[in-house]
Amino acid sequence: MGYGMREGLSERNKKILEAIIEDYIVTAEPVGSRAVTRRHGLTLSPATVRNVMADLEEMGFLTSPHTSAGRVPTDKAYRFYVDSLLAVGTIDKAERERIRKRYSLAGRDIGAVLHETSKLLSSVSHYMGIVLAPRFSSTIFRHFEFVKLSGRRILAILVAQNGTVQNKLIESAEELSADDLVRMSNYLNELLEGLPVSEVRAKILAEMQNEKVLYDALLTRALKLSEQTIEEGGAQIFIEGQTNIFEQPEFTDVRRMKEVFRAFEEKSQLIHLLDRSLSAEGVQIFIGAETRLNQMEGLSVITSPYLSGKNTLGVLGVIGPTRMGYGKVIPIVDYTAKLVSRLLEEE
Amino acid sequence: MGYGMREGLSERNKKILEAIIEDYIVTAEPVGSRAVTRRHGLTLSPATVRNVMADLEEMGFLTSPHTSAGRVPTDKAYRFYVDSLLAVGTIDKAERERIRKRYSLAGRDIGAVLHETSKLLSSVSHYMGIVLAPRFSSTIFRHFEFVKLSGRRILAILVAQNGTVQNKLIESAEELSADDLVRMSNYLNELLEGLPVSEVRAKILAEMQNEKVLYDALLTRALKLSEQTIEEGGAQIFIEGQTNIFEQPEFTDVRRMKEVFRAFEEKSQLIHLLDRSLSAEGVQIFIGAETRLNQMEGLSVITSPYLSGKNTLGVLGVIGPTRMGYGKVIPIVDYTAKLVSRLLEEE
DNA sequence: GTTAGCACTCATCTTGTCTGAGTGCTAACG
DNA sequence: CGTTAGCACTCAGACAAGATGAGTGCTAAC
Repeated sequence: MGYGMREGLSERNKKILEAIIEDYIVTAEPVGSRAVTRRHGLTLSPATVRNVMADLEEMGFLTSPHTSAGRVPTDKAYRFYVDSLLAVGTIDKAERERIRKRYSLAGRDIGAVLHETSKLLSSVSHYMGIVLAPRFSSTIFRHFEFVKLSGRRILAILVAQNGTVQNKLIESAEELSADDLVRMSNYLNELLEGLPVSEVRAKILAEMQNEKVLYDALLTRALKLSEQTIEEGGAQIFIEGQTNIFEQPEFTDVRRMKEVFRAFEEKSQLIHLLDRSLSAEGVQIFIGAETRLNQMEGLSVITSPYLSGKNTLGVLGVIGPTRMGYGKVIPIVDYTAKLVSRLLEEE
Repeated sequence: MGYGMREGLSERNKKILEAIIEDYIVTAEPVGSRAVTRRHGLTLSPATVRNVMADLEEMGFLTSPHTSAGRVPTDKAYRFYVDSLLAVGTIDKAERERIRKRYSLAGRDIGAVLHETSKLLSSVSHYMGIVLAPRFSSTIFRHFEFVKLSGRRILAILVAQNGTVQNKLIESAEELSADDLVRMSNYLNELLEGLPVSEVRAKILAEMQNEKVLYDALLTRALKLSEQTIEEGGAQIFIEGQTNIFEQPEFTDVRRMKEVFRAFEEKSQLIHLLDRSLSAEGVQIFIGAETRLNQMEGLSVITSPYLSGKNTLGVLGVIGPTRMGYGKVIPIVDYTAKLVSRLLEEE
């Protein structure tokens, strides 16, 4: 028996485990010893396979839902599969073309691109597509503008280098003329030119201490207003293709379905998860419990950050059942991330 | 028998129909003749009620899922109920207070207000909350701004009177200096001052024919760019509380659930429905098939437009099962619409 | 017109049986 | 000694047969 080797399995055991996982991925049914020999061209008898399966169960790679059902891979099995067994395919040309085409339509607007991306990820993978939009603070300051709407109501608009816009309605303490507003904008634009947005707030606070400014009421006001504007908005996230999850047989049960949906309605946890892979490099995979979200039981997340030049902007990916076609999805996510990065590069 | 009166039912029949509907609204179970007498203090025997029920079924107000089940109200019954039987309650003070409080938190930003509104409608009604954001074209032009991002990439920002912002990335044919951009903005702002956004495009096209402008390359360019910016974006819609629908017993079935969700993933139809009630005055109710969307079978929509001054801006409402607490939901929608209108009034 | 009574219907629940896929163990085999 | 055939065993799921009971429509009496 494979007990000699603490770590790692014998070649044969790997083959069998792989066969089981791949069978399960396509059938979604517990796979029995017979099925393994039949469908995967192994020259072993079911009895032998059964012995191996018992071992694999012992080691935590398989479980059986009940005595007379076949075995089902555990999270641990998928992890092993992804790490050691899976030959990540390359995305085929037709598919690649299909993805590329989708982008020619969407304008160059970053929001549109990201939204389209999540739809695309969903439709190409047949699972759910997710895109975490860049944090505003991760961009470079470009332009400040105050627009007077009426009386003391002012709309402050903050534009970042990458074309993202953040705006906020503020009520100023007293009425300001259009001229004042222009001067305020000019002043701020000069002051903040080229600064990372994350540092803008600090700069403003520092400037407030500046003596010269203290004597100029208008500038002080400008700083105050701008400070109100800069405010970390909650990260934006695009989720598309939720209904695809319904097609998965393991979520046919109403209770499970509810759970999953509840999880996605409360987006903050999901955002937190994506945040974790923001700093990673390349494709990351979270299998079932690895997401550390318990409503995500039975679901895996495949993500990749996308960047512009050297700056990581956000994360995109696919959420599907743990029983997912990793071999196909991984290259899709990878390719899409690179494509998006390329699209946003020039900015 | 009530056959003498072609239109309208006898007082007694109305009472019975009402009892059935109200019973069904709370139990979600087909209601039988016995239940009607027992639970609704009618001094009639079940046998009599049965006769009446048979008549009501004949008239299309009731159906029975099968011979030995009770009766279930049809869309027609709900329609009658809403039109003739229902005493629309007033929203109670505590609830009103609860709603009001929610708004004190959300800033004054129109987007935030609307998003919060849909959440609120969902949580107060226990069904789904929907809000159709104002069409950009329904607002008044306020300000145009071009921000140069890099090289020929320009971000055009269009601000409306109500603080809504629409922006678009455009690639200009040749590089423009920051100065040029400022002059272009100024020119457009003067030109378009106070115009309804819906007329902006026409104005721009007209101006393009203007001789004076034809000789000024910069102005021509400005018009071209601005024209690219004005583009009816798809209406924005906020939907919240989708999982509430899952709690409804009649949607416990997986097939139904899928259907409903599919309907909401494709938002365009829903938008179309809401558009229809945009021009209506006050609360509107669409019951089941009246929505003219077949995926909406078994669902009702209660809407009310919200306005600013005299201008209808958008629509908000609640989607729930036809078997919904109309008496409670109607005043909620009504009150919320008025409240939102008030909040947006000053703009 | 109303009601009691009654035969009837039919979804749903319960129970029991059967089937078949799949297992673990043991003993024989190469 | 690893591999395999054989066999008894388990158990979910399908199916059929009652039993239950909620509810009906009809008829005849009040």
